[in-house]
Amino acid sequence: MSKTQFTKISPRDLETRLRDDDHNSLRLWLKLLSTTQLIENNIREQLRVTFDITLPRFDLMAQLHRHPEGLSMSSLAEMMMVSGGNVTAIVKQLEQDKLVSRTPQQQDNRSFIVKLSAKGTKLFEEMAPTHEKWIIELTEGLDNKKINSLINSLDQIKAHVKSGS
Amino acid sequence: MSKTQFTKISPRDLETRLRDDDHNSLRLWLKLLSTTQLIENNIREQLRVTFDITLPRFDLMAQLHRHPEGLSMSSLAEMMMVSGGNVTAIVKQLEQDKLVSRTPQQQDNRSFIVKLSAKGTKLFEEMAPTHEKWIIELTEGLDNKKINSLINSLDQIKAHVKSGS
DNA sequence: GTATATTATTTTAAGCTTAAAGTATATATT
DNA sequence: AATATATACTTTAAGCTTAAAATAATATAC
Repeated sequence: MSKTQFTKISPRDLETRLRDDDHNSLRLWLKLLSTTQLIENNIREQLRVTFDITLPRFDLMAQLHRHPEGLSMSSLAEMMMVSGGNVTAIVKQLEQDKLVSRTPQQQDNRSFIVKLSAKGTKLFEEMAPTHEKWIIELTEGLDNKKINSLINSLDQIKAHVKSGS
Repeated sequence: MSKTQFTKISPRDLETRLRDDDHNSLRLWLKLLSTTQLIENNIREQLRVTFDITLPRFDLMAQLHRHPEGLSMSSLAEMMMVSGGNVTAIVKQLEQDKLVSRTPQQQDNRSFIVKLSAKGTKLFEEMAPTHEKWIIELTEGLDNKKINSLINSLDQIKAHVKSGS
């Protein structure tokens, strides 16, 4: 029995650290990480050259746009999966640029409600369709069935990781 | 025709910014990003509490361990998918801790070869099995077939993104 | 009602990360 | 050989990110 021998093109990215005998899980993890990193770097660059905005700021505005009623600092941190201090820093910048407002909550004087301003909403809605176009381009090669299968598998991983932490 | 109605548990993470009518590609991207972020935060925390080391330092050491002959600064940047200045910073720290060596290359005086020191090799080999165990645990729910299908789909995305940039 | 604990947020110090500019060496062109 | 171009790396300034400590307000326990 002889198999056709393909020359393996070395990826020269995060996966380069794999050994032939490494566990499939490590292989998957590095594939996941390198794919995400590749896309993230791509989007970051495009946001910078096209709209002169950083990725974290765009992401925060996206969450706020999805929640017109506003979000607390801690909700933002949870949803963006980053630390509270990080949200403090990014909101501070966006507030200086008048893209968000930060108003104390009546019921609880420790808490703030962060909202997109009119200016912020306008800016985000100008950027969003282009951003979506970039994202759609990324998955051009995949049919819907494959995309859904991917989503399902990733969901399974998420559920498992969350359960064990 | 009536379908069973499941209560959708809101994920309270990066995916929270999805709207019902959002494109499947955006759905996939946020799933990819949130899964990676979830795992990365997990591993970062474990590395910190168990070995008192940061994730970037561990990752750099992993690349060097895979390449005992050593790597140049620029190769490291490429493989880690980060900027050159970033590698300069991390290597500087690791060099101060005597975990890597940085020797000028004979053929090209602009270039350095970075290698794991004996101390660095010893440390990495102490950490690696535990790290691998954590990674394996992440994918416990998935059978090998599903893992391979995931790897293949991600590879397809990577190839597509790389071709268009 | 006072003491204690919890929650929401900010601050701090350290480290990570990037883009752009700078330095030095190597290669290519003439 | 002199000049120009490219490459390898570092530095800088700005921004991102975290963990831990600090602050302040709320909720809970006696």
